Amino acid sequence: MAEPTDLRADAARNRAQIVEAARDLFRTRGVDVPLSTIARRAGVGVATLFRRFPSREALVTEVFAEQIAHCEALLDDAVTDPDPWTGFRRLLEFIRAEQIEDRGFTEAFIASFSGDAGYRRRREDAESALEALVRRAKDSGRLRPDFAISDLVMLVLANGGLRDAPPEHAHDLSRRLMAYLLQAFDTEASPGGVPLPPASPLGLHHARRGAGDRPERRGSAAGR
Amino acid sequence: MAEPTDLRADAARNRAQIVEAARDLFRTRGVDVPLSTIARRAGVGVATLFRRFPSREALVTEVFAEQIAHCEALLDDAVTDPDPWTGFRRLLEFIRAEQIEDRGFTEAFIASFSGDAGYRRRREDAESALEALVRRAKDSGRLRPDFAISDLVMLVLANGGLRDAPPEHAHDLSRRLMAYLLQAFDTEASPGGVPLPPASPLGLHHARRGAGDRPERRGSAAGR
DNA sequence: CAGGAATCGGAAACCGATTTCCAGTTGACG
DNA sequence: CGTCAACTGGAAATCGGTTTCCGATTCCTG
Repeated sequence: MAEPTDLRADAARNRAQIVEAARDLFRTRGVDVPLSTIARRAGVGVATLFRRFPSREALVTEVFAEQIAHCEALLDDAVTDPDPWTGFRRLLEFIRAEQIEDRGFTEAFIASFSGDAGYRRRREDAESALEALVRRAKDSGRLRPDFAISDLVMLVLANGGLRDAPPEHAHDLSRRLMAYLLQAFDTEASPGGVPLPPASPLGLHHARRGAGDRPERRGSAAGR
Repeated sequence: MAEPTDLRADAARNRAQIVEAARDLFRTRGVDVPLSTIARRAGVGVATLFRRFPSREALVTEVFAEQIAHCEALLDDAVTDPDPWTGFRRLLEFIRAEQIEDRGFTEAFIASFSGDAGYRRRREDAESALEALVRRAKDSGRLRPDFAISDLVMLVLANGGLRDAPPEHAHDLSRRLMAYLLQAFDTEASPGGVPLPPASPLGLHHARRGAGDRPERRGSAAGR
């Protein structure tokens, strides 16, 4: 992760403070919180932040490195879970919750897995672990055989969409979504339908943007 | 819809051109296309656009008025469909497709249903129609009894999240999502799972932002 | 503890977008 | 056809954010 250990002592300290401030702010406000806000919170100048992290994405990736590592560990756990179906479900539930709880997580997740940097290897590992997980779950007979890896992408994106709900309801919606989908993935789901987590008392008019900042594409988009 | 008919002839013409330009651009580039681009395309100055539509949301709502109307008509159709389950499914499928095909649709949809303007009445009508639709589908025994209205919100938001996929895959993902969910909603789904539409060959690293512009919260959101 | 390189932070330039301003144009009406 | 209010478009002010610049400061080494 290119952690430069050859920084001067004060610089290293500042760097750490930046990362910490960014972690907080990403979590609560999303990844598109202004860099100047992060700098202020960290007690450094914007230039310092910019010098350490030339792009927002670099900062995002760095900040969530540990969370991604956790995610990878969980993936390993899941793959080696004695019960493949349980492993599968546990991983999905972890990602689901993390996505809702931490507004920056999805971005970090994506950044990690799509970075052109030295991530190729890690990504390939993760992908093959996922394939193994899915394979095992299918072989156990519990996961439907036509389940596709892309369905995981689907799930991450769909669940990510729920962050636009009013924050107090996002969890409920997300849990229901997951329950519905797991039922559909599960070849042995009870025929009448599985019990669902409680629903929010939400009308159509609540489908509006709910929370604050929205992760957003940066850069090239406007210029076309 | 406060269509001011008391405009001077040329002003009315310009207004129409703005709406038309905006329709095109919203569809293909999303609602956050710069106002100046819309103005240029419409062949008017930015000031003119701004004079007619003091906020972006006003323009969005106006532009999609007809689509929303179409949506409402479909809702009526759905409610009166001889087969409640078919009606339910058809409405969902319509919204699903529209959301993916038309980058502005979700925003318009939301704007319509959450506007403080004279929409209350329309919204209430729509909501009670939806309730009726759901009720009928449940009464027919096909829709699971614990289905909640908020599950529709869930569906709209989740499906909206899929617009972040690479555009060439968004439809596939969205169709799979809907198939999975309909299976989960359906009390009579075949026990082994319903057949699914084809999956995209998509790895985790494709979970990145795919298209260009992203609809984005406007205005008040950040200030809390 | 002195010198020099690394680092700092705030000011300023920049950027894309929104909003306002105003001198000029155009359509409506007598 | 002349008048005038409505309307126009482009230029300029503003805004929130990013990126660069540079004189001052801090740490490290000898």
